Amino acid sequence: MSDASQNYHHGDLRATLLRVATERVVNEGIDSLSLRKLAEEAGVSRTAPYHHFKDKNALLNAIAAQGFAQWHEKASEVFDDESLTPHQRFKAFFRNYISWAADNPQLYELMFGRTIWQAGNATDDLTSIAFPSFQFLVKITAHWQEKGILPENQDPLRLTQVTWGTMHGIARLVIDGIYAESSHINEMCDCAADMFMQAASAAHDE
Amino acid sequence: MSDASQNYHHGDLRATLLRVATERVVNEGIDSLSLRKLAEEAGVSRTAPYHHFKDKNALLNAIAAQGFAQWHEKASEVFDDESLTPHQRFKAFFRNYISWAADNPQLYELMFGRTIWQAGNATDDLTSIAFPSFQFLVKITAHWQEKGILPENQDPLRLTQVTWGTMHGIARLVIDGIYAESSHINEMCDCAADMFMQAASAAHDE
DNA sequence: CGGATATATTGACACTGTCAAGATGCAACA
DNA sequence: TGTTGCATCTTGACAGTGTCAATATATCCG
Repeated sequence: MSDASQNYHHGDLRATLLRVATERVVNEGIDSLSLRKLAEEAGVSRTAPYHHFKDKNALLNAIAAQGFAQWHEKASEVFDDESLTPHQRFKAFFRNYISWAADNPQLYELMFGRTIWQAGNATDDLTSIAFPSFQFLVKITAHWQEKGILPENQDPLRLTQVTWGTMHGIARLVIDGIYAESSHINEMCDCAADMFMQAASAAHDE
Repeated sequence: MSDASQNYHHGDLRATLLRVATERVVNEGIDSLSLRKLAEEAGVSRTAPYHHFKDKNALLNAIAAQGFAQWHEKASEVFDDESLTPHQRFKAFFRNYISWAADNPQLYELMFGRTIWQAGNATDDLTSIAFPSFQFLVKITAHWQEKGILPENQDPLRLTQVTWGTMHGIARLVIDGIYAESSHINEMCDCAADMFMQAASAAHDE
């Protein structure tokens, strides 16, 4: 209820930290995030953040959680775009996935990288928002199978792992600059999307 | 020429460091590698490693370079296995890629992750061994296109980015434990491989 | 033998995340 | 209106990190 600007009690520190930390990660990368610098930027002492986040890992999880919310919204939007035919929508979804990753490389790295998922660093808060995102991918894969855009003779989960794996892999090659340039995103996406759709038609003809 | 055990001059420090560091990375992960602990393990002082590696990044690059040599050899072996039909070989290559990654998760992470490739951390020594590995992937992709196992109506480089991206993505999902279990590796690989081969047959029939 | 050179050492610096103890302000309850 | 309790914030401290500079020692070559 206080004005909360330069008082002893900041008043809105948690939100401020999350905002500044996200900016930092997005602009400079995960490794550039220092809790001490962050506290300084927010105008509080070194250990103040610990009253709002258990440790650095918890803060990173919170940033990632925000990212998943944002990602899920954008992906749903593309999936629901009724101005496109199903086939167009599939291609658009593919392109959007890679483009989003390329536009938010550091955030993508955090959300889908080892920092969080390896060694059980994922918070309950994060999994409760990330898992629905993953299940969303399974749902839309099954939907495209019904529409005949993806092969119907495959287990939806398995197929999701393959289609999503493809998107994920291309995204990472692009982001990390490993033998793939961001200027070729559209070609790569279309090549991959065509592949899946061709496979679907082949399976259908049998 | 000296016996080199507990003398002032270690005698074989570079090789020892590389060996111990690789063990450490493979067993405990990239982040667990500390130059100071490493020096201690090797029985030398903190800064001794700096006479053999410019900095920590150079050491990581050297470890990755070894990994690429190892990887390239194994991949070539599978690709050259004449006891298998071309189709079987394609599937085997796919399975081997993911299995190798799953068996050497930390090394794979180092070789194909942001630590090295992001922000231009890659050494000349590393690129000189990694690039041929990448080009090897393009070569075999083109080969499979000729054999009709992969669609012929695609640019080899683009198609490589897609097939390799698929392997890479699945490998990362498995390694990082993101909605994919290592016990399902074979199913995922076969699902993916079938997809590509079906697409090839569809493109051929047109 | 003697000097250059490669190699190893100690000291120091600026960072990092995080814990423990104490200070401060607010809010609710007597 | 106190006073007590709790959330919040602070300073102090510790162990750890990568890396530079200056110094010492061993080895090799002329």
